[in-house]
Amino acid sequence: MLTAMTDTPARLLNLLSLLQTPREWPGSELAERLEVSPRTIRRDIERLRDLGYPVQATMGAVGGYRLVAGTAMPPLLLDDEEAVAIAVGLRAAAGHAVGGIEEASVRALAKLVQVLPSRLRHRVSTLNEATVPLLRGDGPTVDPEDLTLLAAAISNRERLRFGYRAVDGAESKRLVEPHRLVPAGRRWYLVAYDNGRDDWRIFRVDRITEPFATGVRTPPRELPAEDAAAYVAAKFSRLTPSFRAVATVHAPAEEVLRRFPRADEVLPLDERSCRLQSREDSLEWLAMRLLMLGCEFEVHEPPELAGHLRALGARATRATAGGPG
Amino acid sequence: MLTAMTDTPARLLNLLSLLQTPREWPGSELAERLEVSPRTIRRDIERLRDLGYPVQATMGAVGGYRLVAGTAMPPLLLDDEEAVAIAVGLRAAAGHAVGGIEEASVRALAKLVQVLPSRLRHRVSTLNEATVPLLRGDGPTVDPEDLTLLAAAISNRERLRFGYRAVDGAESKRLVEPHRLVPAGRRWYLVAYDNGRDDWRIFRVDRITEPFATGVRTPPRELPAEDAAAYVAAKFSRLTPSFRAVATVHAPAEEVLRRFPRADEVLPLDERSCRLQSREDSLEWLAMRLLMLGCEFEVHEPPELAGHLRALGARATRATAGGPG
DNA sequence: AGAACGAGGACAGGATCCGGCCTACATCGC
DNA sequence: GCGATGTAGGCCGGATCCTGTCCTCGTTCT
Repeated sequence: MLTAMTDTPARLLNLLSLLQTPREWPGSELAERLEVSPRTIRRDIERLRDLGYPVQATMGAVGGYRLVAGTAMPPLLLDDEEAVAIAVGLRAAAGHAVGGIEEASVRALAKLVQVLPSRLRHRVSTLNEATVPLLRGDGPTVDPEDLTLLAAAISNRERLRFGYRAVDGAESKRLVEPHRLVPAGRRWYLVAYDNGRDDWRIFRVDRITEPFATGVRTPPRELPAEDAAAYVAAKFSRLTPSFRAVATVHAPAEEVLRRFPRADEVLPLDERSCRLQSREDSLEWLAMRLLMLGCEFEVHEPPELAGHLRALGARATRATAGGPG
Repeated sequence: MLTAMTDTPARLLNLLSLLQTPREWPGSELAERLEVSPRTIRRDIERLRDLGYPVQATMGAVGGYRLVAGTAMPPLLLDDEEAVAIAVGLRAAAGHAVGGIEEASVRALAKLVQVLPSRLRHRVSTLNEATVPLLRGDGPTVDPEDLTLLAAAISNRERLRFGYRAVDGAESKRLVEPHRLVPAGRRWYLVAYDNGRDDWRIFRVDRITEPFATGVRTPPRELPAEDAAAYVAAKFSRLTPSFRAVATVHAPAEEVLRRFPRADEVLPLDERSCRLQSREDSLEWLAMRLLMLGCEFEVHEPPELAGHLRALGARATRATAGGPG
């Protein structure tokens, strides 16, 4: 990693890095690598333990040290490839809907890209371009890059400048104090105090263009609501277009539940079929997911979903018409 | 984070953690938090810089310190939620095919789970269960949990015990010295020295059951090949079922390339259409991806792909037949 | 112009760190 | 059971480094 190791703190950091490898290190080997006496290694290990890092030692002839799970996260020391892998994985996780950790994903990503060396940064962006295409049923997708910028601005309490495209298409320039990011389904909302309007506003992140952190720090401002998520929910619960789909699926309920973990309801009808209720903000996306189940199903509601499926079916059939068959 | 801060190395670690927050810290505030004089803080900052961590300072009245991108990855200090988010994201990235960083993903994941506190561990597994279902066109999927176990055993040089289900369905018990994990398409292979057979073997990870690290460490063994990936490629190039698909897509070549970054070839035919050649190990999966393009296309080869598409189209049409329309 | 902040030199006293030596204990292979 | 090899940790002397308190200087914002 780093060059010479004449410094105690540097050595401790390095030791932590070595111990993080999922292998076991004999003290003598550590001493050699860090160029200190074995006695010093023992003292360093003791120090790490005092600091709360759970260094486990296996006694005996083939013993050694290793870092095990403790009560707190130790600092992760990653090599280049691992850092890139994490950045790419996080970007994917932050963009798509995953459980309820979207916001934490974005925070972690912001933390990582802040310190990511530039030579790795362009590797990440290259890989990201190769990663996006899989899903995204339709509609505007949020750019994880923007998300991390917003997240960084929030925790840095920096004022933010961006262009905003309203629902009617009108463009406007905004200067805001960002307060919180709120994920909702496959959408993201930014809760911020709009310095131009002198009031709190909610912005859909996919409508934000060219966000730019001004670098100007502002004192924290109190949101007139208990929770940013609640604030967004109260304002937007009726505005988000959302469809309730109902379908009968000819597969065991548990199988369907495994593939639709966020379904509103999966009612078993009999051993081999069930009724599925799901809510998605994109019908195309929903149609695709039903088709991906790989089993027979019938759509009951809404009629638009049936329309989408018919279109998909027709397209698939057309695609084979000109073939050599 | 940690309690008292009377120790220099501990203070430096803590300082690094504070600086990692994407906000800016005035020296005075750091001095207060770490309970040392501002002069010492300045000295600590200087040390971090000597160690290679690029601490940036903004001069002037509202100045402060922050950690920026440098040439090496600093140790990442994550809070609980961020750690969980990374674990979940990595698991997803390791399971699906992402660029060429599958192996690094697994390594990073192994590193992380090794030190992940147990209270977070079960949160991760809960979230993982809700994450899997999206894609997986067909066929057996590799369990990322197994992958991390194998990766850990490899870097720890620990002997491994597992059950293996051969192609013909025969079950066998194996005791091996794991050497390397090789991702190939959406499959994973384990290159290992089989202690029972006294020879090198290649195992498909999705056929491995109940892997178990024995804890017995073995000296490294030399693979009779230059590279594990090459070794696998040489043995398996003809065994992996792989189809070359050819289709005409009515969309600009660049658009298609964006969604099929791993396509063998995308030849523009005219402004609005192109010829796509792609190789996938699952025709169902390929059919789905073509359909997800959201534009018209015609399949030329292979006939089986056309068959799959016809089946999909028929299923989609049937799904709408019983509806209220 | 003044305030707030980072950068850094000089210095003296004291804390810390290191290596070497010792003993005690656990584990594995023979 | 014995020896080899590993961790665990006490003690000590000497070298090193670290800290707080001065100080000055350059930068930036108000």
